[in-house]
Amino acid sequence: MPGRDQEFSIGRLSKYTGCNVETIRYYEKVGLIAAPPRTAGGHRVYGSDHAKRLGFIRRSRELGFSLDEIRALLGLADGSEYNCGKVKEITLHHLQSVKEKIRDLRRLEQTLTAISDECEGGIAPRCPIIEALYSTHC
Amino acid sequence: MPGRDQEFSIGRLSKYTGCNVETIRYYEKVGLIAAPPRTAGGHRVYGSDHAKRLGFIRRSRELGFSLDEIRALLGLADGSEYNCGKVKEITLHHLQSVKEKIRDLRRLEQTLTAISDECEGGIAPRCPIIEALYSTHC
DNA sequence: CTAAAACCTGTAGTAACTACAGATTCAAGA
DNA sequence: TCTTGAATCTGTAGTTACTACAGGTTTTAG
Repeated sequence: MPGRDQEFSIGRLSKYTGCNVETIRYYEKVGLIAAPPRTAGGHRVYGSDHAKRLGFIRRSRELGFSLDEIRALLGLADGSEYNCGKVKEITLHHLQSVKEKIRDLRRLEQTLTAISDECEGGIAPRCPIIEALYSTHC
Repeated sequence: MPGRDQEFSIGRLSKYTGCNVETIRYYEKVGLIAAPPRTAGGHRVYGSDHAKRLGFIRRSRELGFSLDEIRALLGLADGSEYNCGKVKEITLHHLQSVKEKIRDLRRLEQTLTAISDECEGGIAPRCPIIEALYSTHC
């Protein structure tokens, strides 16, 4: 198991978490992670707590949460007892918007498939795709 | 049928096409639509050709084409004979990326559903969602 | 000890708009 | 004709979540 007092330069943390260096600095700037201690020369030194938090952020981003949502989740996670209800609320809200996006994209897929099926390609005096795009309504 | 010499103020064009006023000016700035003639006082005056083109842009945006893709489509549509093959290529490429997005979102939906199903809500000493977000891998 | 790699800050760019501020012009009613 | 309120004008800054420099300093490996 990895020691809990491990130290990371920003580059090592980047490799460890998969966030890139600029992104880590960006997260510090916008207040998602705390400013870490520095070396005498001014280089950031992170501990395993930072790594854990950054992992959380990264995983949440992969699941499509916005930084604001992640901020809220982290705020809840930081509390002494988790407010599970709130966490679930944020998650379900996000899930809802994912479902909506899927619905929209499905409709899009159908329309795009339909209009491109009409087109035979090549050079033609008229193109059904262009005409479909010019026509006012679906 | 609507007269082909109709004139539109930017506000009327906005209502007619569903693009809002700032967006129309923005499209002019980035070169998607031509700068229209002006009144003596400097207000834009659009014709039905502008309305048609803006309708094309709007419909393409609804179908998720990027402005760069739309620029390309318009370039092709402007040609004396449509290069149907090119148009189809752009469309199929876009369709492909829509399909990919759907796949990604479906995976997301599953994961989010799974982790939120674990959670009973309320105030608890530990929250399965938070724990899932902290855990390193899927 | 030296040279290259890593790191630092700060700014600007990305996509596709939206939202002002502050000034001018237009349209309709009295 | 005058007035007033709505519409329009230009230009800039803000949005999201980063990424990409430039120009300088520090660290580290040989």
